[in-house]
Amino acid sequence: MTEQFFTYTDKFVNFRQADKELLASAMSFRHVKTKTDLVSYDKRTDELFFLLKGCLRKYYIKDGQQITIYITAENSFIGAFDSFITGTACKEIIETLEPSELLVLNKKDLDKLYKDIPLMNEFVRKILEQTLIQFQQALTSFILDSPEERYTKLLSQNPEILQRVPQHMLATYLGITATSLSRIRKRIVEKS
Amino acid sequence: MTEQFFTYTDKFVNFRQADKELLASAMSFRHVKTKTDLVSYDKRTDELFFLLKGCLRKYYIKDGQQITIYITAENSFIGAFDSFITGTACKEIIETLEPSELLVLNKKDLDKLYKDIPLMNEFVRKILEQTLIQFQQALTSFILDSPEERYTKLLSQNPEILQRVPQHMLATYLGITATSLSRIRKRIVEKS
DNA sequence: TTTCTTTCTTGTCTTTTGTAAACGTTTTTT
DNA sequence: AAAAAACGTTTACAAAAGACAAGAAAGAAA
Repeated sequence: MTEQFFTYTDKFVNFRQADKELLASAMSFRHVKTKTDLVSYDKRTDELFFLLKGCLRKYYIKDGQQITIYITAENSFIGAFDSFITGTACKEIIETLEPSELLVLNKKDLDKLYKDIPLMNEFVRKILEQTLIQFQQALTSFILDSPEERYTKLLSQNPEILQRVPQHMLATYLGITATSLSRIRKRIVEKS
Repeated sequence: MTEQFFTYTDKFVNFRQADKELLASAMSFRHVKTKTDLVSYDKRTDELFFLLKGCLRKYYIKDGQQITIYITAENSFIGAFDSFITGTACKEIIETLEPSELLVLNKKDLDKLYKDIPLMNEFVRKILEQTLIQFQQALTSFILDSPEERYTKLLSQNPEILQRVPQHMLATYLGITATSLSRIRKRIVEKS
């Protein structure tokens, strides 16, 4: 169960066995079914999640509409970082899109790990560096690319996700309406 | 000169005097005039910049057009993180918009600081956390808000920058054309 | 299976944006 | 001071996206 997690950590730093045991005992396993909220609107969250299996999305509600801003699958951390770090109530919702298996890390436990494991800061620093690069690319794509280009990029870079997530969620994730995505797809088919 | 930098670092961690001296000696001061490229297209970069004074932007070239993707002023780190971290050639350009004063940190020197200063990983981790929150907010704004809303948000959150940066650069930064921004501004004036 | 819900597509109409070019103004350079 | 470059706005037209509603298709639940 935690082997999968340490396959992930090994890409960043070489934790010693004692470190891994500390880490493993700090994280708790959680099995949740589809459509479960991991983080709720207007509440504080003190949990980070490592997704072992399944699929999650993060979304906002704007004018009564659900707008998906992030989608992720296996082997990644997710959380409402803003609320987690600053302690403020969070405006986003994180929910499962499939039955999912998670490792949950509590903020207090994380703070303890920073003290007890010397490599912990370096580990998180490296994860954040990777995450930042990804966010930078996503942000750049919004400025640089048209919705159609963003869709075709998603198609080529992450084809798997298209089978796991309903199109209307992908649409808002791309910054457009479901109607518009449907038309873009039609346009692409007609071209080929 | 470095006092200003340590006023910044103090917000994150309490470096000891010896640490600060190591840091100070690793960073070099650079004075550059307007329109100087700090990072160039298709070249690798091994430098990070802390902006003491002035204003910078990061931009891409798409279809011969300059598209600004980031603008920042005093007291922040900037760099082509992607190229800096992964060692690949970078597709963006960073240039000064005003005569600027910088502290420059080299990748090799940074790696040395990670070894010599125990708090260094924690310091960078905390900066990255803040940066990630900012990027997340920017990205969310692109998905959630209309160009007009993004402009009015920028207006209220960072009015100073409007006086320092030409409007056509702000336009692309907002993901729209200069023409469109001009129309949005007109629309806003007519409303009030 | 049958029903119910969710998802996807299509049509019409309106609004917004992009493109390209022109024009006046301001700023910078020589 | 004169010339050149950069900047901001406007116009006309084309392309794309949003809103809204209707209906088909697919999937889940009873």
